[in-house]
Amino acid sequence: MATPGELPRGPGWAFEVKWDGFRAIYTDERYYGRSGLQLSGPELPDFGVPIDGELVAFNAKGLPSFNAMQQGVKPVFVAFDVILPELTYARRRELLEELDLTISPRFTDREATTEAAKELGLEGVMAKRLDSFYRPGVRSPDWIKSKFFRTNDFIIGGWREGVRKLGALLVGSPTPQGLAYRGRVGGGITSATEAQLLPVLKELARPDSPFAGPAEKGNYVEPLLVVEVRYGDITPDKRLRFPVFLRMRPDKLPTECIDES
DNA sequence: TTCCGACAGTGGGGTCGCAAT
DNA sequence: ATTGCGACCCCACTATCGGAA
Repeated sequence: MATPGELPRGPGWAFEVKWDGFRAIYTDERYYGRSGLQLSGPELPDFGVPIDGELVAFNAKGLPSFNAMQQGVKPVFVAFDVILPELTYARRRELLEELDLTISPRFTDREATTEAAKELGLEGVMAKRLDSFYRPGVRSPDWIKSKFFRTNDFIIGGWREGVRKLGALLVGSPTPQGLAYRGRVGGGITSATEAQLLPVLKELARPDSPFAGPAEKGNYVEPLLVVEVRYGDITPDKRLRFPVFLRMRPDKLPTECIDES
């Protein structure tokens, strides 16, 4: 498993594209997910060694797409490692590249890899230390993942209770048709922000949804507060994927929010 | 004594299947 | 027939606790 962080510089590192699919280990002609459960994937011969990789679906443009995966497109198994804990990454890659299967290409130029990955709209870049060993199940600093994130300002239209009193915010973007629902934001809310924000939300409470069109059930508020959210992507349903609360933007008006979907 | 890493717990989108409404 | 829940897949983050420094 990789540690999130900034990509390291200098020699001794190889760079790979971050594949957005299901992580899987291929062994004995079967695929296994991270929880050990069996996954379905393309039929391949037995290579005699467990292979680490990702089941990746490609969209009509030929680009890797998690959405395509979820819509049932048959995935390709993209291999990036062989599981031989006594060998270094460099040595393992040599063995892997002799096998007849789809292999995740590796690069040496940090900037070029990052630029190309961004250009293609991929999820991020992985850096792997050449002289590191395969360590199953642990989050290792020998593998670094750097993801491309986006941030935007959204209007708070309500909130949901969970285990916390402020479980998640319901957020939206202004559109010509009104306030469009964009999803829930629960990650990144600390007990401090909860204590600070909840009284304000209760002040602004209203019985009906401020969203135009379908939206999550919850406690609704007047759409006056602006929040900055970091997210990984926007789904086909125009919901935020991997949303994280960053901070309130009391300096911004709802009318200043821009719909990026 | 302080700091850090591992872990459990809480939150997200989406899918599926099942059960209650 | 609709709705809600929990189990999966993909995750990010917070809070806590024990061991290392």
